[in-house]
Amino acid sequence: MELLERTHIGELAQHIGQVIRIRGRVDTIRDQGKIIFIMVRDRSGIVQTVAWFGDEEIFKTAKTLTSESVIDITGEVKEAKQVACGYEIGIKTLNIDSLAQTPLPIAIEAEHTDNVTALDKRLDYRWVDLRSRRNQLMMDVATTMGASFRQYCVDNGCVEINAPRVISAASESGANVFEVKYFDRKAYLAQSPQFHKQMGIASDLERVFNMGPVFRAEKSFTTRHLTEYTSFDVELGYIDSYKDVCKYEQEMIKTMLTNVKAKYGDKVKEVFGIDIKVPEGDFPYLSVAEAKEKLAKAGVESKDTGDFSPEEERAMGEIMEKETGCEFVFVIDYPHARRAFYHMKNEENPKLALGYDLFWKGLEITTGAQREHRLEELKANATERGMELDGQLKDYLEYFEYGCPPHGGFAIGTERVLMKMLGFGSILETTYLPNTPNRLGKLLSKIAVEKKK
RNA sequence: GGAGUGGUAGCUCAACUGGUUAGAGCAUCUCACUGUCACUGAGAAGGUUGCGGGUUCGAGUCCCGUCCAUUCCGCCA
Repeated sequence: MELLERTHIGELAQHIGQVIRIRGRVDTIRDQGKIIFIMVRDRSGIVQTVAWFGDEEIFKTAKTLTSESVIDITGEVKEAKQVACGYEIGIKTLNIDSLAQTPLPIAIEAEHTDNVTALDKRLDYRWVDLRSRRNQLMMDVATTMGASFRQYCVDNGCVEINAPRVISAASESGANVFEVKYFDRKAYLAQSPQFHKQMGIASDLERVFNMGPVFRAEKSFTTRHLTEYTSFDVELGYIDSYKDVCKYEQEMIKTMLTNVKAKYGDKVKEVFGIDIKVPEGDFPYLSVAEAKEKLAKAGVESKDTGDFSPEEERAMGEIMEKETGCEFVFVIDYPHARRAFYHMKNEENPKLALGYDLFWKGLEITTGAQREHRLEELKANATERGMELDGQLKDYLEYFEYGCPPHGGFAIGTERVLMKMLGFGSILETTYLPNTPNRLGKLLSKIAVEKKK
């Protein structure tokens, strides 16, 4: 018999009365003795299929099925008033593509279950874990988020670059880089595409963006840190102020949220219980000094006048949302000494940097700034911090020797954005296969061990 | 790097001041059931209580060591 083309389960309503073919996974089996109901799901939806004892071959095969097996069914889409969606599939052929072993090593997160497996174990079996409706939706939202950021940049005059991930010198402080062997010499995994995206400005690409992995060798045990994460970086030439950068990022985020809401808003509301809000108007600005005043008024303890503790960040998010109705806030006027040396100083008050952090619901999702493009000032900033101009910085400083436009940019931690958008408690959950100080390629080593047996 | 919490069945958790054979829900397996839809009913199987040592007549429980997980802080996106 000639095989039909596959129909996605979500489109079955348009095929009532027809014989179609579906391929997907066994969700639940309800065996009634002489009639078996098999719920089959694919990425587009779920449908009830029916096997009768009269169809001996089919019935025999159906009896051997296990939950989570992969099957291939042809059958007729029939109206059925007993079923919530109004139709079901009468099975005409049933093939098992892949039989799943039982029981499953973890519980797949679903409605009506309260024994959700611990995250650590779920990550060990991530390929099973990702089958849940919640995680499928998360992956869809993540895709739309990335595509929206990218498209916004393309639509606004940016060129996409792919800065090297393996580099010869540490791009930032130097303390938190992973060292790798590069033939017979040392190399490093990039902590940020910062220097190379600035090179794009010196190359007259005018506006550039870079989406890709960055690596941080920090033993951070929190719900918001990874050793490898995906950074969305933008650098804009010919700006007048770092506020041009803020505006650009603000519009980029609003566009992304609009797209996600249009495509998945209802589902996100249903599955995560979160109403995606697209902010109206501009995100508020708040100076560090003003923020500290507000925090003091609210009785939140502060140990540092130049930066915020996580507790302060959360409190600041709540205070600002109450005052302005906006979940986002640009925090500005940080002390220059506490920021990267390549941030431009504020001429009116050289102790302050022309940079910002963007917070969403109490979490830092971005650092941005106007960069120092004037070679002498840049050298002075570096020297001020005891950095060697002839050392690792030499290549970077050369970008400014043959003329470089004024510019500024920012970097977004995409997993953090996803975490806040969907209300996850940990960034590990929003990462396909998270790497942390304690978790590195565990999945792959597990497979290697099982093959040896 | 610092501080806290935890590790008991495939999964989620119980087990009082140390005391009989370490329990439950879900999942799994077997049987029954022709309309279920979180199917139902009956039954079964499933444990080196993370690992090593110690105290005790007796340790899941107390002590020491060790490994693992997790949360918070520091650092950052």
